[in-house]
Amino acid sequence: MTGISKQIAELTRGTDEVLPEGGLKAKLKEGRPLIVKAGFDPTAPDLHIGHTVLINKMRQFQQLGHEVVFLIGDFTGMIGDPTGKNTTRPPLSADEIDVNAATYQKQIFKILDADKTRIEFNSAWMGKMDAAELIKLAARHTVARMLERDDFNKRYAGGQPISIHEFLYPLVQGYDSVVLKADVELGGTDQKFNLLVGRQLQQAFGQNPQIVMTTPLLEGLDGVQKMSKSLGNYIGITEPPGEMFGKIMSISDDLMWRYFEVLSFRSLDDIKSLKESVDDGMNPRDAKFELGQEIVARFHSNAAAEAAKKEFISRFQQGAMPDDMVELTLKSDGGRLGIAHLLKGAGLASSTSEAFRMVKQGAVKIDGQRVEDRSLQLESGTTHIYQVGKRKFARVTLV
RNA sequence: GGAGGGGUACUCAAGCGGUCAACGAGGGCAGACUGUAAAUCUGCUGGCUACGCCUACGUAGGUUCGAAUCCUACCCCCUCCA
Repeated sequence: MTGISKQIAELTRGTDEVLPEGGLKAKLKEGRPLIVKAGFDPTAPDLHIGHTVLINKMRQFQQLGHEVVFLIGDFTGMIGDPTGKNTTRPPLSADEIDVNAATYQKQIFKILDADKTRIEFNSAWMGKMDAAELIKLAARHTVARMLERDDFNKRYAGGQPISIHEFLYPLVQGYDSVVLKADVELGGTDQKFNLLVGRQLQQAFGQNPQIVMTTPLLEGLDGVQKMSKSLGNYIGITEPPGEMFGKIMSISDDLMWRYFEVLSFRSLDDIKSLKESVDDGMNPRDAKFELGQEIVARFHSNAAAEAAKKEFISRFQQGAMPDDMVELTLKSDGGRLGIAHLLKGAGLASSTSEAFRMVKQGAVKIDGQRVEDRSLQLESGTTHIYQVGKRKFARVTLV
């Protein structure tokens, strides 16, 4: 095992907070594998790279020989995390949870070592808890402490409603730490309060409380709002290499450095020198290439990363058509087909109205030639490459 | 249980009898400029069998030549008092 101070340097990189300060050191000094817990809500099985900031951290612990517990909050999922929101979610069925959990595992094992990862469902213990026990658990915490939490506090002060069951969420999550005897719990910064409740409950149950480590929420591709699927500013970790690479390339330069910091496995020194090169005149685009390749390689392969980069260069720097575009055949309407219908049929426009709009705005090209006439008819028996905007292509044969 | 406020397009938010497919902002898309950046400028942003037609302003009816706008009932959300 490497030296403790070195471990700490590794483990705290990219984290937002480690509480209590110095607590991690004391735990590591015990010289045993620590139980490192991270909980996941089973409602959103499609992970994006923002989630991987946390998973990367789990991986680091794992590589240092600690026991990583991937906790699926199937029971808490029934409550719905009230953090930062005011909406309740519909409960998931057992089948849905199974499917989601399986998807989760498939995805996280691109980063974590499957053999070394312990997977738990909190319904295993929460499902058995009866009302009496739940009330006992609830007695371990006070309303005043719940109201210390910023979002509860604001809602309370502002006269906004807070449902009783929302108070149970942090309690249940904290109780998970008691059951697992967690030494460390990882979570996003928005989870800080919940994680701290875990400490408090562990103490109440006579355990040495866990260390709380929070990781920042990653900004989405827009660089402003947090990455989320619903905002559409995300990179899914199951996306094809070309998509992934392209999305990395489309982020702003400032955001690139942020991504390097929390997503790259490169050392901080390495990143620093790369940044110096850019300051000295290296094209930031080339630094972005490196980031893109690293990310694609992680979720696909080195070969895929190399191919994605080449593809990117040929398509966008040299203006070439993509090699592997969608090919399809469409049926004409009595020997011909209007451009709008063709674009819609090829999936390049979501409606004929949109297709007309695209033509009007000069976004449509056939074999590289801009289409000006929105009433253009295509003859059957022809094959052309149709393009809408910069990114959507299809080779369509009309029959 | 009582009193009041409100439900408008992806979101926020105008409109309160016709000229409203619905102001404005954000977002998104497209064009120019580029490094498929960012910033900026411009345009578009319900659908269709497209110079016209259809569907849309919580739901269902009604009054009108004509309603997102008026009336009735219902559903939902929020606040305050108990």
